[in-house]
Amino acid sequence: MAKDQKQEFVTHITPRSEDFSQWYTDVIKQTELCDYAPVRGCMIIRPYGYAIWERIQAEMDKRFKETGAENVYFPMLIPESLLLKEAEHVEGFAPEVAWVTQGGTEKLQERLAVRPTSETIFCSMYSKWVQTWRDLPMMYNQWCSVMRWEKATRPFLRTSEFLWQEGHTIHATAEEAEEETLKMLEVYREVAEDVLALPVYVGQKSDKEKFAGARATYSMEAMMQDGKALQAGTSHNFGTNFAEAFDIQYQSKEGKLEYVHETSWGVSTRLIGAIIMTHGDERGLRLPPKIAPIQAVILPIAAHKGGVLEACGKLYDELKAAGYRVKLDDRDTVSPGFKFNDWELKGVPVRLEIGPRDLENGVATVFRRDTLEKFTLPLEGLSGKLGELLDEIQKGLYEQAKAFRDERTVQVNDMDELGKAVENGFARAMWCGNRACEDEIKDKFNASSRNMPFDQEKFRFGDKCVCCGKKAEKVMYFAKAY
RNA sequence: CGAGGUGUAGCGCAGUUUGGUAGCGCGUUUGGUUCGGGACCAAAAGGCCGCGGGUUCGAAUCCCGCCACUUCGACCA
Repeated sequence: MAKDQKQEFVTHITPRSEDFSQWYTDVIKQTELCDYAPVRGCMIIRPYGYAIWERIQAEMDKRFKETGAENVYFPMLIPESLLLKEAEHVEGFAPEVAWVTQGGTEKLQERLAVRPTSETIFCSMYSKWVQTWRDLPMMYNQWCSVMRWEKATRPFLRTSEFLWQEGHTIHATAEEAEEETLKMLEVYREVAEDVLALPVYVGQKSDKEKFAGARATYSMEAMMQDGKALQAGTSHNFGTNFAEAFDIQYQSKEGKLEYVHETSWGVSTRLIGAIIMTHGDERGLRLPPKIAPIQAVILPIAAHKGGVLEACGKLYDELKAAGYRVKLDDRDTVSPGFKFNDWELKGVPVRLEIGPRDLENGVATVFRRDTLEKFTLPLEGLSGKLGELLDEIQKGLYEQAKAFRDERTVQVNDMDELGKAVENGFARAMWCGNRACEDEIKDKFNASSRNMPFDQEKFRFGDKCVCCGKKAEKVMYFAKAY
């Protein structure tokens, strides 16, 4: 079956093993996911990149709605007075807020913040909309962009403006709010692992790392191929912090005035960065089939020869009708070899070649982007086989990423071990719960606490803090982070 | 924000040390031959040399300032 196993490829990407940062930059430019904008720190998301985002949106949005959330849209400008209402929140975001101070030729009486996040403006409206316990819960989500004046930016990972979704919900009780917070984190985990093939650690953030104004923050953390952590999504429980600041009260069944309990949760285009840095290899992107804008590309070989294009067209129609996202690359301006490299760079999971030789045998030559294997499959019944193949690739990418992460997650007992572990990946450590130890680990190794697994008992392996040696309260993951 | 690096044709770069007609490869256009791992031949088009000052008869090249990108830190949900 297997014939031409030659694996020549041509690339203009900096080798991943040589310089991971440069590799990342090269990949996003050359795959045309995005380009730099004329504004500092901003990027333009190009069609191929945006198509991935649309796939992520579709998968997320569907699940949000299943939980009862509804989509809304709030303005991007927030009056300064609103932003100032919750003290911790202001303190957290003030350094990176962009301001509008002028409208047309008039200087504004009150300056307007370009939203860095929308808790405050949601709260201002919730306080108007909520009267009674019957109004609760309110579960709204918006897809929008936000702006944070970051000092150092990187495409998809940290840009001044980025696309995301922010869910904001209010509930009658603390229990409901906590349940919502964890439920949405679980939605994120499911999409990350089952759709994006990103293995993640879910857990609770330390007080030091939690969101400005939150009572509790939960996150999912993914490991990139350089061993660094990427916070891939967060879900926050605010308790009544914002409700008190914004006076969001409702009358309970008992007739008493009560503050609502609030949550917010968000994921961003950073997920695209996570996909690139988790699955990419020396040849470029490797996209999980479930979010690949193109799941299979059909390449005619010697297209001018009789029957080749016709066969390709027929296969295209068949696969398209079966619901696959498929592309027929019938460009006659570039050679097949060029196309091989091009689609591998772009990470298309499956390539189907049809040439005169294949036609004689009634087969297509199939190439798997994940394993780089090349083999043939009968044209008859190919549609069904393709589905199985895509499933296998989806699973394979996840398993490979998970094996990588697990291998580089090390249980550590002292600071020396921790220091070594975070050079390579994640350290799982016992921690006393004190900020001082987090700070010391940050100072010594430039590693931060990522999160604490939910099922603590399952992971406990001692009772001494990795840093100070005092009684340990928690199991915590530490890593260098993006 | 700190330290380094880079900015010259769409992309990748040489030229800057030692000032003197702006170059190379790839890509693009036209025509032809090709087509199973980045094809070949021929002809052609394409430049505010990042931006602004200065020195000079003359600046891509020297000096000053700024901007952007990039790497490593700091900062950052």
